[in-house]
Amino acid sequence: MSNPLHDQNGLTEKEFLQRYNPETFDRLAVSVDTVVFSIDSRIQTQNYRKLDEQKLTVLLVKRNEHPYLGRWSLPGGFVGSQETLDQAAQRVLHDKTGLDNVYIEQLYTFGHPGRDPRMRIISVAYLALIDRSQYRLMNVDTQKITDLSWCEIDFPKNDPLRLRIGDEELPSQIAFDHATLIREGLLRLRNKIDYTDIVFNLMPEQFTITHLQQIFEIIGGEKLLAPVFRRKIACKITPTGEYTQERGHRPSQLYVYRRP
Amino acid sequence: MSNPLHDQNGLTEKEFLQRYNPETFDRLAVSVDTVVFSIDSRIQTQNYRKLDEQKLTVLLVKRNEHPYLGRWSLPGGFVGSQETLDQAAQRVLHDKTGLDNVYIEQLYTFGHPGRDPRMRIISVAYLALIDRSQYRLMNVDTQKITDLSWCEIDFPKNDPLRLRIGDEELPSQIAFDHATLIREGLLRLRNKIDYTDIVFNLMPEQFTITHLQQIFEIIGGEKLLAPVFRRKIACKITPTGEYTQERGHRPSQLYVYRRP
DNA sequence: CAAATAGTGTCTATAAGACAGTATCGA
DNA sequence: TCGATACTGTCTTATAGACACTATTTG
Repeated sequence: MSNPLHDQNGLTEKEFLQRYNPETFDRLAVSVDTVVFSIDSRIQTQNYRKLDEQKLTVLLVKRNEHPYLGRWSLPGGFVGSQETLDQAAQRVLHDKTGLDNVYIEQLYTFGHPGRDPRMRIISVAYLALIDRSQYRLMNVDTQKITDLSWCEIDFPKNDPLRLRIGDEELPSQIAFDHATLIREGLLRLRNKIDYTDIVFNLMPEQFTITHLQQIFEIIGGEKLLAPVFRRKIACKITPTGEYTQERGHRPSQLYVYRRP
Repeated sequence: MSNPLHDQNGLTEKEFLQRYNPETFDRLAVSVDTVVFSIDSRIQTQNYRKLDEQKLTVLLVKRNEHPYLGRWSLPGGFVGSQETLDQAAQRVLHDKTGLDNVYIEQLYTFGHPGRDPRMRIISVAYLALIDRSQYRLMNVDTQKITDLSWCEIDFPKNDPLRLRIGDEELPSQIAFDHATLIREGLLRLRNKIDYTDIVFNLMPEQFTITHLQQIFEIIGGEKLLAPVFRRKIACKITPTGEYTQERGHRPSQLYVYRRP
């Protein structure tokens, strides 16, 4: 790609690049921050009956340095000079959470001046979806898991987003503009769930149709009719012939995702 | 947002920020590059008949400096330290093309190392849609219009993208990874045309349904059935009662976009 | 048996696809 | 009249919504 043409200063491309000084532009930093969603499938026993409640959750990291020391943030870090943005997202995610080789896609780039008090930081946000049961969390940097937490999400259609860790409501406790990133990630997920297969990145290997429908309902923020849902999803899944062993009602068949 | 907590070095947030040195990270630059689409409505006279052919086009700038001196590129430039990314896109677009106050949306961020030979440059790509008849182009930096050109696009569904200026096929003549940016812009436009109203940013104030359908066909890359198209578009447009004055066939009614 | 959840059948309402037909201009 | 494009009517087909119904388990 060497260009022998001479520019207005009489330089060829090679000469131009040798004299190019990167310090002539304003100092900026670029970071990647990842919105990691997973499903919390908690099974409770109540009055001799199993009750399983699905929750959509996002992975947060307690900041152990300024700014926003002690607040919850998305796992993020700076982009290295020799890696692609996708690689940076995967590396940073591994360093902060121990997650490896997960589904990611680029979400949006946030660059409002003042979004970080240190300096101008442009953040390329990523969306990640995992089946939580396949991973064990660990902040590789600090060797602690105590500063990682799954934050529960409520996002009914036409209602504002609510975030909660345990009993604590925490939109106001979230560092930087990360609450906005979470919201954008949810909207992307809600939008793409109907015309892509990304939802299966959240699912275990085997699942029931009812379980899958509940996840569509949580992400879509509205109830669905079972027969309609079953018709639409049928072409994407394969029955295994195995059944759950619930108690007190008809067992439900387990399915696996059928890759197109 | 001042945090009185002390970190592992015993510093409060204020103290930490005062000592923060931005030079500790690798040097990166952030640019914005905008894919500007418009419709070329060329009216030709042939055998005493009017023939109007619609073309989808993208705005290119001939580079007058290294690297890629003399090649075609998207209008782009570096992000200033005190502006948002959207503001940077609008400012750079104005400086390079004279366009002002146009519809833009963020497209995708490209950051492959080596995509620019000068240094590591992260490019936030934008998509812009304009009604070309409302603007006059001018490279404000150079005061020349000769280094601006509308490049014709052919992108049939399931076929590769083709770009042409006059008789010259030019994917190989395009600077940086800008051919990829154009392709992503087209895919975004093709995707959003069916569930948003962004196409009307490409339209003049008044237009016929046939004209609008042709633009859907160019962007979608496939022919549509007129009755189906008319049914679907009816709720988005209002008839004006005025008619075109074509010759040799029934005049067609002019419509305007009805904002929701 | 009842209670609970899994799963199906089917009618209806709505929208998409296809194509024939009518409308209105100039030559 | 014809040729051309604008526009409409309507039949057929596909899909979404609604809801009643059957199936299989435990207590």
